[in-house]
Amino acid sequence: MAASKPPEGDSLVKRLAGPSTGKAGLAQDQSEINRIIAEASKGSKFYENEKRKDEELTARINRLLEKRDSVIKGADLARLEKAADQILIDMEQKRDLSQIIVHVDADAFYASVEVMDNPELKGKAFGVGGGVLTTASYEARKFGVRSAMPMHIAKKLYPELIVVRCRFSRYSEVSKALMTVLQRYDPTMHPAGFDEAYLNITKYCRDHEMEAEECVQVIRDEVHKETGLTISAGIAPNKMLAKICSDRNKPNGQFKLPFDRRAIVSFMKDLSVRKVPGIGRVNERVLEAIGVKTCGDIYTQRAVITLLDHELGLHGLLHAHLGISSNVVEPPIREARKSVGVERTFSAVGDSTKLMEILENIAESLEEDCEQTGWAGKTLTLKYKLHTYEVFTRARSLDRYIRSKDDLFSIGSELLRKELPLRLRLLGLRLTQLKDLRDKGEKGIKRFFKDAGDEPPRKRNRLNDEEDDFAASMMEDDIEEIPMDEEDARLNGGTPNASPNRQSKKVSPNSKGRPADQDEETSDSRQRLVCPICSTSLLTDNDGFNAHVDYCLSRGAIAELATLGSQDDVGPITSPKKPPALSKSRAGSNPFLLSKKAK
DNA sequence: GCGGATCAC
DNA sequence: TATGGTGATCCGC
Repeated sequence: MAASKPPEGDSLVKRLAGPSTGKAGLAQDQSEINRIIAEASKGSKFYENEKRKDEELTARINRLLEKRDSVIKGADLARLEKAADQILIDMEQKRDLSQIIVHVDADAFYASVEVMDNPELKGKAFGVGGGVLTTASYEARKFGVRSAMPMHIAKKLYPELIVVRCRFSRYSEVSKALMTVLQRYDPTMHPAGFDEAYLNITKYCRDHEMEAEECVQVIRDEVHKETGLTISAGIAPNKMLAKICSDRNKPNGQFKLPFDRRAIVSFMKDLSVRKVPGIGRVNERVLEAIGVKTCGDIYTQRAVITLLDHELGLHGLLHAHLGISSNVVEPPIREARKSVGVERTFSAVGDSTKLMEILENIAESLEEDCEQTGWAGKTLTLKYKLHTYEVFTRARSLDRYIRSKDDLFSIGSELLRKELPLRLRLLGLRLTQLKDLRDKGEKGIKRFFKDAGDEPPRKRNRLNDEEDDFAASMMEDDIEEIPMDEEDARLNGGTPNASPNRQSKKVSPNSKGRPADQDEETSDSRQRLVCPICSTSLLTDNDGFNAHVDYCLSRGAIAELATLGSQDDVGPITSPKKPPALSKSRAGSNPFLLSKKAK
């Protein structure tokens, strides 16, 4: 596999003619799209940086393989497999299939909202965003336009592309309406960003004598009726599986995984490890190097993974293979916040005075955020990105909590001053070691009792030895507000909802549990298509196909360029100063998480 | 505690 | 025409 590069289908200069036409046409168009993206990226500093990172990763993988070869000598593989099998047995015994977890995901959320507010956009190829697209309508995706794509490349792919500016406050409104509906089915529902949420509908189904699928259908109908959104949903015994399942019949569909151990393991078997939350592009490559592309491969390679436990995280992978993760759904907890920061990108600046001005503005923004959210911090971290895209951070811990612009700027500028001169394209400040300014004295106590009265949200059943879910998600202005007290009101000064991007995060598992994805192996009303980039045969619907191609394009274009390795002129990028000692050999900066090993 | 790296959305 | 912003975690030092 890894049919890395088909003979470069240059011959297929089909142009992106009628994307709207059949799939066959689509495939060839995608090859051309890939070429266009590669062409537009080549020679840019961004590309050079991507190439550098790719080479570093390759070196890291080679070191890992060397270690494997070295350590595998004299190893008793049969014994290692047995040990892994025992761990699997233990994990299996703790598997909990008693909870009905649902992950709902709005389809092309921003684009859907824009269409609702402006019906003229319906059926049109348009993107949402500014210099970089945040979302692309389904029609635009057919031209290769996708989220996170720079505008200038999107325009090359489709010059007539309609661009709509982001309206976060509007998305926030619709998101709130969505969450309000979902909360009726699970008061402890956990929003995961503007357009996603986890629910535990076990109780609701029991109280209303409903089947899970029936219940979810009702939820989806109700959401559509009340918000105009179409959502997709996954139903499974834990969060990882539910998330994977919600993607299965997207858009506007739902999928329930059998609550059966064997069915689940079977489901995971052909699932790409990339679908497992927490396994990104880097770890995907690392795993592929040791022969693990699917969750089923994890079992096959369990001996080697055991040998490389430290680098790969045996437990997390074994959980993925079994399809086991946390099934605890709890609302976000304010106290869980760990940092607050502001960063800004700008066209390269080398003038120190100018940089200081930018930093001052950032300090001001951060002060505003601190006031609005009610946090102060003890450690300030400066982040800067050179015009070459290399990123660095410099931190300083204090003996007091700060949040005023003056403090932020005086300390931040001190950190920056020591690095100058620099030519930068981004500056940022972040506070950590936070103190909750709203949680003073009795107020905190009162809140505690208030919650206790409701019913202990804790579910504490099931297994996960790692319990994740800390819910970092803030969206405090959008979801379930903690009652404000006088101080809050003062701090907020009536500001509605400032900065855009205020979503927060979520689910992020910690170490272990993650879902996996499936790949198109199931049959249904799907079609069999061949991805023009990776040549994989896919049995999926149009959306699944697009998603797959999106992925191949995003990685493929850059990877291809890196391979072709055309050293370009690049020119004199003189950066005032090379940053501090950088990357040493960065040995195995370890991929996975893996908490303790409970072996 | 600090800095780098990875990940999610 | 020049590839985002916010937040979290893990690891090695």
